[in-house]
Amino acid sequence: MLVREKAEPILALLRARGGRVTTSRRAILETLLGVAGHVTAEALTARVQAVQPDVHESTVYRFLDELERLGVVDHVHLGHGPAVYHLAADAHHHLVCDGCGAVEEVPDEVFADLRGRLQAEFGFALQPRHFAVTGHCRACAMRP
Amino acid sequence: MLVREKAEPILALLRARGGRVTTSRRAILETLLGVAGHVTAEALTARVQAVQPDVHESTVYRFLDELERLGVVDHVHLGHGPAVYHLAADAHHHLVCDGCGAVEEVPDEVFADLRGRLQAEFGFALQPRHFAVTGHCRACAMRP
DNA sequence: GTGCTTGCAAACGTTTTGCAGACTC
DNA sequence: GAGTCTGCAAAACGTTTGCAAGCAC
Repeated sequence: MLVREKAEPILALLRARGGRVTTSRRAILETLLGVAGHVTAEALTARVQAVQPDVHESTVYRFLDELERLGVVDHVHLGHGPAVYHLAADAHHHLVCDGCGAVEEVPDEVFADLRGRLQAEFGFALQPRHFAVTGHCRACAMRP
Repeated sequence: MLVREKAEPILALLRARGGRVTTSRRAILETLLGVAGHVTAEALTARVQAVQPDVHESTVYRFLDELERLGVVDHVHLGHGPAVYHLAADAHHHLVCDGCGAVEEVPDEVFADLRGRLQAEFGFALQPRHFAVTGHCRACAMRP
């Protein structure tokens, strides 16, 4: 299984930092690697519990935190609901529609000019983390 | 007082929409108009209560909601804490430092290119509302 | 008088925490 | 064996809601 292979180097990194590899953690990580795009902590917990019913939501939160510290995942606030988590390697930004809540992913490259400008004018290093851009999608812009 | 003058047209708009003008609402609005920049609902409540101790936080939330519907204020999520409210007329964006939490305001104009590009490529109409940009400020970028 | 608005208290949804036992290394 | 991680329950946080009384119009 591809997911299992992808998990190994991450678990190795975790161990190298003094962390422990448990069955819960393995299940959480492999589930996360198998998810395309975003998941909320709640949705991820549900998926993990389909395999290991005793894994608690707080364990998922704690391990996602750890994975974030390791630089493996990021979490993003898309709006008023729960945060979503995604692999850090999959760097992208989010267009969130104020009208219908639709989320569109856009490549990091779209923000290259803005990044350069913020760096030059404000000394600010733009990071893909936590970044959500709101506005109105094509459909919602039509109905005023 | 300047604040009282600025409040009148807003209260008139409120009345025109079928809303009622109460002492609580007047106090909340005048306090908000007297605040430069952002306030959290909690901070605004505290300031209002300095004048009218019986105004409850839930009343502040409800009225801020109403003001938002009237287009007078916007609220922005800067990070993990509470949302901040500001006058809609004062349109700007926020650079939030992931390291130290510092917030810098930048004029809307900085995002003009991005706006054009998102419109052209994605049909997405960028709005200043809810918009927070994270990264690292000059100081935090130095210490790696 | 109609019906919007209020204070209060209690609930909400998401996330964090304190604990004692279980587990990895 | 030392120290990390777990499930559980309970708290924390910011915000919303249901209610009966109060007030603006």
